[in-house]
Amino acid sequence: MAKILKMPDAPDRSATTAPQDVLREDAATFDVLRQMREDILCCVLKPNERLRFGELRQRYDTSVGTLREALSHLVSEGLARTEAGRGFTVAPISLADFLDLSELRVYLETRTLADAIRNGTDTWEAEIVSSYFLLNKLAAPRQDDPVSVKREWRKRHKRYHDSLVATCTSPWSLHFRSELFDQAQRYHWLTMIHARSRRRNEHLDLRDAVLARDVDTACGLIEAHIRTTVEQAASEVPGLTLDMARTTKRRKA
Amino acid sequence: MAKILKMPDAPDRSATTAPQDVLREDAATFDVLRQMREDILCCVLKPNERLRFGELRQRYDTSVGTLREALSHLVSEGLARTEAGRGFTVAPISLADFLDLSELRVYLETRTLADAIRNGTDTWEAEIVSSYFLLNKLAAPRQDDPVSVKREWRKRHKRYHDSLVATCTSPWSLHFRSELFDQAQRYHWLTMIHARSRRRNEHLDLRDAVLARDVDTACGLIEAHIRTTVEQAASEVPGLTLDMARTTKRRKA
DNA sequence: ATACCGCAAACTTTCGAAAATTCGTTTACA
DNA sequence: TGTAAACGAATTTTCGAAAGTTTGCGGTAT
Repeated sequence: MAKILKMPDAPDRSATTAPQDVLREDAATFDVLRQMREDILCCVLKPNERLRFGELRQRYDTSVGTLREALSHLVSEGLARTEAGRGFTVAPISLADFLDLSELRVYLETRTLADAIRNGTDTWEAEIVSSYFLLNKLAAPRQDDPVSVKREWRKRHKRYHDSLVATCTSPWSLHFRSELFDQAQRYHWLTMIHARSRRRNEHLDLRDAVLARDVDTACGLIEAHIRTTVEQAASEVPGLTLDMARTTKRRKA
Repeated sequence: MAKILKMPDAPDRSATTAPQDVLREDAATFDVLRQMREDILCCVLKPNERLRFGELRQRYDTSVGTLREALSHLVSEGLARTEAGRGFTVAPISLADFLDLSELRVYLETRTLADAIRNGTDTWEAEIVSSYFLLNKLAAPRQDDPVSVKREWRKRHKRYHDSLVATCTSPWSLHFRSELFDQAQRYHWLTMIHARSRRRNEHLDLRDAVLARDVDTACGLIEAHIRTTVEQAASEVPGLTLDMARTTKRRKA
């Protein structure tokens, strides 16, 4: 593949410690897509922020065509919006959206998890143990942590939750679950300050219930995991009730 | 997604007298995307077919960049695939896939329909009556019908089913429902020969149950609607059990 | 002061060509 | 005869610039 030979681009390729994680997907386009998704999910690119091609071209060191393709992907994933002839923006967030997507998440997470447990294998269990271990080594990040820490935590958090449902036999359920999980991730940073110790235990309890093949307990835990987070966000994060439309400000001034 | 909001889609731009109603969707890119989606859904572009830029450029009279953007969209909608540096193909179909997506469809269709009925309004009812009327005017197409007939029927069929769930309050549920509905559409052409009269009655029964605000009956009908179709496909369409991988052949020979 | 029109700057959209890569066939060699 | 290297054609991928829109500003008339 080409990108193995290509050293002189891409800002940071070192932080990716996962080896089998990189199974040479698409070329540069896919790299840009992945980076942009990461930046939106970690709120480096904030909700409602205007995505100008000039800035993006500089930030990701690529051409407009490539950017357009990546943005197109993000739009259909629901992470970006585009309108008429006035470019792209990061998808907005709102309490209503969080409530709605969390409701669906409860169904998809429990459905996929139950199926995964029924079809669990030894390698599945091993990956759960492994990914939980890696997640547990990192303390849950706070809002003022550097972006690189957030990125790494997010990656391990996703890998852990993905590992739980990995043996689910329904590709479509897994697909939608993954999209909603990413969406929910954007809201997580807002509640992260209050939820440190509680969250870590939840992940452990969930892991044990899953490894014990206890479908009901596991599904109950993940449901509670989702619902408490959304309730917390509704009550403790005041800004969410508004549609947060004013994050776009002049940066030249 | 924009397409949820759009009740009357279609390329006809003339009859729209309302000024702010038609805020002209994306430009050429969106047109190409819509056309390609239509062609895949109507199986003009067949499953597993290779999508070469040369042919596509000619067919849709546009540039590679625009095509790439549209294809990128289709990939994340699950209607196309792309791999490494060897271009795009139409997404394959298989019985396993149809079973899987139908299972999820049952949940999403009943969920959205129940919610829509509870939140139904007069204009919602009116649109249901109207869209059913239009659908009913067209006989269900057969496999040897010209493409234009298929296209028109597909459009009215989608509009009818969209109208049923239009007042559902969950954007995410509607979004995923719409995607799965499109996916299922691709399989419909295979079972269409056998199911003519039965189908028309089902649509009528469903309409009446919905207008009577009978949630249980309506949900039962739509569930049966989905399940009978998939069972029919499983038993009556022999080709579906295979993965239909050999549609790609030489055309120069 | 306000509303309106038009011009200029900024930005988005579209295109075609250059660069890179894959695929199929031929050719060289054991 | 079989394997592998190599060349050529076909196709994909990437890029930068031209064409087309929107936005913002300033001037003019009401």
